[in-house]
Amino acid sequence: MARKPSAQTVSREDILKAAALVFQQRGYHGTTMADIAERVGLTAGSLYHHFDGGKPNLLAAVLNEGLDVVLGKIEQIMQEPLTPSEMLRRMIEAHIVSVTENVAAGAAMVFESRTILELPDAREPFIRRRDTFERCYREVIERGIACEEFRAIDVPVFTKAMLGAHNWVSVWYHPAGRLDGAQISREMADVWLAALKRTDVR
Amino acid sequence: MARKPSAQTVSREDILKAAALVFQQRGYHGTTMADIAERVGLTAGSLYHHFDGGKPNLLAAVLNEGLDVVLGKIEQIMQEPLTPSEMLRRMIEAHIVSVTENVAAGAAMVFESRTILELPDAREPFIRRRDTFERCYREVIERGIACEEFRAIDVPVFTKAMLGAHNWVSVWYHPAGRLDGAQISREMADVWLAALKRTDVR
DNA sequence: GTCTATAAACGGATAGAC
DNA sequence: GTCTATCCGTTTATAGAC
Repeated sequence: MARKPSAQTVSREDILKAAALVFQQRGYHGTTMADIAERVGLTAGSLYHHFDGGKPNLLAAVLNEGLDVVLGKIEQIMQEPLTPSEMLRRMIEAHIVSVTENVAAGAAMVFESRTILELPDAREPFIRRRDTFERCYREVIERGIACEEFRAIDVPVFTKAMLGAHNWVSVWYHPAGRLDGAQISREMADVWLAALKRTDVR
Repeated sequence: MARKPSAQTVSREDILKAAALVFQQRGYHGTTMADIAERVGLTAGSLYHHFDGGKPNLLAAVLNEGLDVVLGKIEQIMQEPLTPSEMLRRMIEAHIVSVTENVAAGAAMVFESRTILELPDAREPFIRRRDTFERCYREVIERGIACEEFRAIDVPVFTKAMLGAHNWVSVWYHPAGRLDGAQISREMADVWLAALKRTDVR
């Protein structure tokens, strides 16, 4: 399963991983094609042989394919027969574990979403994914309120609070830290579910 | 009180406001000195006459002086005789209202903290402020747990969750939106305090 | 105090040798 | 498939005219 550090051929995934990592460290505009190429053992010129569309396309691929991974998990969870509490907990875990498993892509999501919104061709596909993602969170909260499992908090603010807290994990998470992704997701889920708990029931 | 749109002289504050705004829109590396100069009605060359240290110093000033505003409020609140719940609520309000009153500086805090950490001269002073800020939040939570006003949640994770959610406000807040800063801070504070509420007391 | 001109460096992308 | 060389536009920062 383990591959040689220096494989003969550079795969698309190698390039996206390298791009995400350098975007995380220096930001999109602070990153040069030479930085990314170096990470996969190439020069800038050679990189264009393996990936079309240049730097803008590289950012779009990192963000969209990163979002698709989380979206796939979340849309599946939403079709399972779960209570809103259970469903929310599973979604939070899927989200945060995805972030901690691929911190570079998560950080790019946080720091470069603004950048991709200014790239005309990449803008719309990204917005579609991002809005779908937020809508999933929002819908679970609304279901929970509707069936009176959750308190009637302000749904938009609560959803943004969750998104902010979860996205921020990619900023402070370190693989060698005290907690892993699953543990962090449990702590976070406990917080949100405690905040959503009804107190007016006898 | 209202000043002419085009004052004869450009103040330091005018420049910092302009820089924060353009950093928010295009990011530090995506911003040119000409962008900032244009916003205050100058050319790039003229800007250097009013502000020393170039673009790196401009970023440091925006972030540090923005943080100092919030830090000033928060350190004052921490010296008042308040219960942890009241103190936390006041801190959240100070933080979020500061963000909504100066969204550009808030967004720069979110998006460019990574950038400033790579500028050797600006790094340490910024880290000091940022850590002080986080320590204030942490300390209030710890006090509340110690006096058994709050549940014993995981303090580091809870603190990071709050920071993420509050910082993220600068990303989604719009002045023309449904809620103003004070209202958002109330909703947020309600969420955190509900999550911190003890349930084991009879 | 503001401008224009310009120096010097850098970055994205391509062409063509090997 | 990878490299080097290069084109061309852009950017920071400075110098000097007005």
